[in-house]
Amino acid sequence: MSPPPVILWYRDDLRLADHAPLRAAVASGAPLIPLYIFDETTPGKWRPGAASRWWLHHSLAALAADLAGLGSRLVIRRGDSLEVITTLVRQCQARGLYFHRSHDPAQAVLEERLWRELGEKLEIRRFRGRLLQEPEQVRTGAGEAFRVFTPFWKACLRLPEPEAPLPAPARLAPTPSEVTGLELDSLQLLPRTPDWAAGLREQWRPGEAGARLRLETFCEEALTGYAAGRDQPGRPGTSRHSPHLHFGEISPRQVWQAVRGVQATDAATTRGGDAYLRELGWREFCHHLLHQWPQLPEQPFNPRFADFPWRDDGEAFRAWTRGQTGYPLVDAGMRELWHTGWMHNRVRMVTASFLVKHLLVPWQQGQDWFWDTLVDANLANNAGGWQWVAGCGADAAPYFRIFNPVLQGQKFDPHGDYARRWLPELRHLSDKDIYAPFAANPASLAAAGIRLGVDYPEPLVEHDFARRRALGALETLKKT
DNA sequence: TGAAATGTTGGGGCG
DNA sequence: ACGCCCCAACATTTC
Repeated sequence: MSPPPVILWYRDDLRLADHAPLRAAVASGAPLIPLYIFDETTPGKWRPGAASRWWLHHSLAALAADLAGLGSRLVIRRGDSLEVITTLVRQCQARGLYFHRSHDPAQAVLEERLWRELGEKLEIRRFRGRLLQEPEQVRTGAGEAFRVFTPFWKACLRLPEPEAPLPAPARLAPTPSEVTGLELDSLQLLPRTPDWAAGLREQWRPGEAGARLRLETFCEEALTGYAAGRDQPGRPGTSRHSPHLHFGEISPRQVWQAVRGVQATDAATTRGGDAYLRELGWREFCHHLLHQWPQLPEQPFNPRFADFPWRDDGEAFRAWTRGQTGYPLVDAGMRELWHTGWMHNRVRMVTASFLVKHLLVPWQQGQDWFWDTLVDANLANNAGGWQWVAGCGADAAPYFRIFNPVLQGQKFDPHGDYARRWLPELRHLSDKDIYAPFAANPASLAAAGIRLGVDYPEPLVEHDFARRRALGALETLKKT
């Protein structure tokens, strides 16, 4: 029997570098058991969706290979997290359990139960590392949580800069051979019949190495033009860090340092870097919000919206999910999502706005769809984003800000590159018509080979009508 | 991290 | 030459 080991409990922090629990486990000198629990008993409906499961499979495979390269071994088990940990602690006589703090409310409850039930038996150590700042550190003058983003972010920037990331360990103590785990394949995370993941494989490289490569490329190529480039869905101007950050293949602290490192280059890079770090700020804001208000994915943050007159329209919702609304920017976005597991942020706002305001479908339905189809699906960001769009969130877009999907397309993709990539049936339309095929004259449509209602749908609703209807729905809230 | 409606201004065509 | 009108361009307000 080997000496008592330390269990390193992996959740959404699937990396070796900048990993405080891992560093501490190495420093302890004890045998190491890196553990991942596939827990489908998590309360609530928020288990990984189909796209997330695909990513998780590959991220775990990458982590297992990286650990093996350092002489360790990833142990995979499945079931209720508390039971699995309790069983493993008993089996291997563990002396310690180390992990990163999670801000997901259900996980936070689980962490408290661990202390209560196992705290006497072994050393439980919880580390910071999922966020740049902990919720307790960012408070208003009155000691409250911020409800508005800009003062929140200013307060974050006044705090001491995040410390330098920790290096990855060079070698790990071997995992006791008597500790057994499941084969990754037995979790059945990958889609089978049909295998719809071809577009995902083409687009992504899950795992820590892929994450680091993405960060380096982004800092070298896109940061300088980020302030404007991030808004153009037809160009590769965004970081695409979201799934890597969600699974913790890279830490926000590593991102912070990489951006700060190149910012001094010139004024444009400084500006782009600030704009990008601000996006990290929204991630922080959403996580803090969810941590302090666990109902965020279920209930409107602004209680006035409890009585909002949503419509029950399964047919419209289905058309939206399939990219068949008749508005090219909306449809291109929904098809990009379906094909790649990701959608450009500008287009997320427009598609979400269309569902909630043009169709008056409850934001929770859109949230569910994104949850299932996004590789970066994240409880805090997804809920925060949808509530922001719906107008019922913290620091939300005022309800009466209604995106015009035609103007948004013309403004942010003036040459129609994005539309043509995802809507090949429209590719012969002119730049002028491509975001409003329903307004094109019959000769132009015929010349482009398009029969409206046959090759491409008629608009699901007319914009001006939908806009007035949404504003009318807002009126009903004022009266209550 | 809007858009539409409404208001204002100023240049140029033209009687 | 002058004033009127038109309207594009821009600014402000409203939803």
